[in-house]
Amino acid sequence: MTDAKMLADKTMSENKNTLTNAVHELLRRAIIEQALKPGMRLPEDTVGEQFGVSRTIVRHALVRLENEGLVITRRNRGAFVAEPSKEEAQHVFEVRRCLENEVIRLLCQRIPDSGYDRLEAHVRSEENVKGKDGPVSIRLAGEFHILLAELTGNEVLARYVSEIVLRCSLIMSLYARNHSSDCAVDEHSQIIAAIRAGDAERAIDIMDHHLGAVAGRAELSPRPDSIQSILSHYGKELAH
Amino acid sequence: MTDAKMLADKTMSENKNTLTNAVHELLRRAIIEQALKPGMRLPEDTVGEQFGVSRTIVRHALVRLENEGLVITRRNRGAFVAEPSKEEAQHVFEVRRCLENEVIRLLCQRIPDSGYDRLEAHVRSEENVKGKDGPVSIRLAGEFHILLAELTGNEVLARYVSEIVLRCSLIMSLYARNHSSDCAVDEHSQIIAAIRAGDAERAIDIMDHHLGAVAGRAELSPRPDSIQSILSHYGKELAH
DNA sequence: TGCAAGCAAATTGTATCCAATTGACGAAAA
DNA sequence: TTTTCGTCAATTGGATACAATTTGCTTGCA
Repeated sequence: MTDAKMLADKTMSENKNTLTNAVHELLRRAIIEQALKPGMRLPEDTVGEQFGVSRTIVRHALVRLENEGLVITRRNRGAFVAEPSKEEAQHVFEVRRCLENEVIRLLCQRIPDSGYDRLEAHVRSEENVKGKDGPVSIRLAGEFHILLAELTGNEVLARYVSEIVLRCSLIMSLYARNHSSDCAVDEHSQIIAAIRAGDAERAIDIMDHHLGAVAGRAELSPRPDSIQSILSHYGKELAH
Repeated sequence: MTDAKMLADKTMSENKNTLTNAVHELLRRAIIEQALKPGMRLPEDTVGEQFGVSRTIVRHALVRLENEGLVITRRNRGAFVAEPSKEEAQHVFEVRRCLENEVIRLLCQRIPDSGYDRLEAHVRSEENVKGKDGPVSIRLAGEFHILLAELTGNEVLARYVSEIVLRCSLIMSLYARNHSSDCAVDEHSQIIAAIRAGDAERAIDIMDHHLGAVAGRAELSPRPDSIQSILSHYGKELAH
């Protein structure tokens, strides 16, 4: 109730559609940070009364989340947190690599003055939570890539990268063994260095390797601790 | 009224959310085919009573269209058919080239058996309307690229390409001088040939050139006959 | 005549209400 | 015991009603 209203007030100035946006944002974060686990149901009125808004609002937010691939809806059945199949996961990673390579290519051509500062600041904040395994680090890792995309100045590209990175975060939470990959933070620094050197070739190589490693971790079997997501996988078959 | 209901029945079997989907599809086509011109207002209840559905449905459809970049909404002001600026247009084309190059790369690796048949059938249908300048040819030209993306089997990629091609269609309708570009159809054939030869390098070159030509036509000044879109550009500044 | 304040019309933002569909449970028959 | 059919609860699909905000116009005043 107050949650949504407060976030609404905060985002009101910079955005619009306050309540819908607020719920949308709230749900998205909850999904990425695994508060809402893949396969979990999202009944409209439950979510609505949780946030103190009407179903109408939740409904709109769910429509958006479905467009973003973070939830799926089944007719007259409701919305669920998406459980990307391994095939879909691979597709997502394929597109991600394609888009991020373009990001790198563009950044090597031109990067705003404040770019390096912002990137390095972000890496520092990543290092601060390096020890802790968990949702925060996975979110920050994603935001690094989103920041890269935003620095290109191409808003369309940035929006797609943002979307696809979020989907990757969801996928990682399903399949990856450990998100707290110290190497990832290190690789982020390497990427910055390569861009700074203007060496597009090498930067893309690093990014490819970086994403490959990320995708590689996702190639493994589902995480041992997310029993329910495994069960819901089977359940998806049983319950039609 | 009957329009939406009929299309709803048609798409009901293969999709879900019948009415919303129907209105969404209807509006999208109307925009691409320039029945609804850029800058035009889309009041919820007007559209709703036109199709015989309630504002709720229209609203959902508009939310989706906004996500797709085909309409923009301003708080308490309503929805408008998007009028991409030239800068945004360039961004869109940039992303499009990136994605379509990936499509080509994938198709050169693997293409389903029925692929060539479907592509050639499409080119034939393009040739059928070659003479006529107008919305149909612009739509078909876009659908060729969407078909290419679908043949990759990567649904995520196909969805993004589809979205971006539609935006390009809108952009072309705003800026391009003549859509009936005989060369385009010819280049489509060349692309098929290059893929068939498995020559990824050459196929990408052709595609690059093809998209470059498309983007080039869009680089020109707004079409002379779309006075209102020019005025609305200025109006965008005047009306706050 | 020009500007400002205020009022009215229109349109969106949100909530609530009714109908339709689905899934589950249970009972009855094979 | 198993399978099938029917009823019921739960949840979404869609429409309508109400509130809030914006816009444009009118009116009054300098």
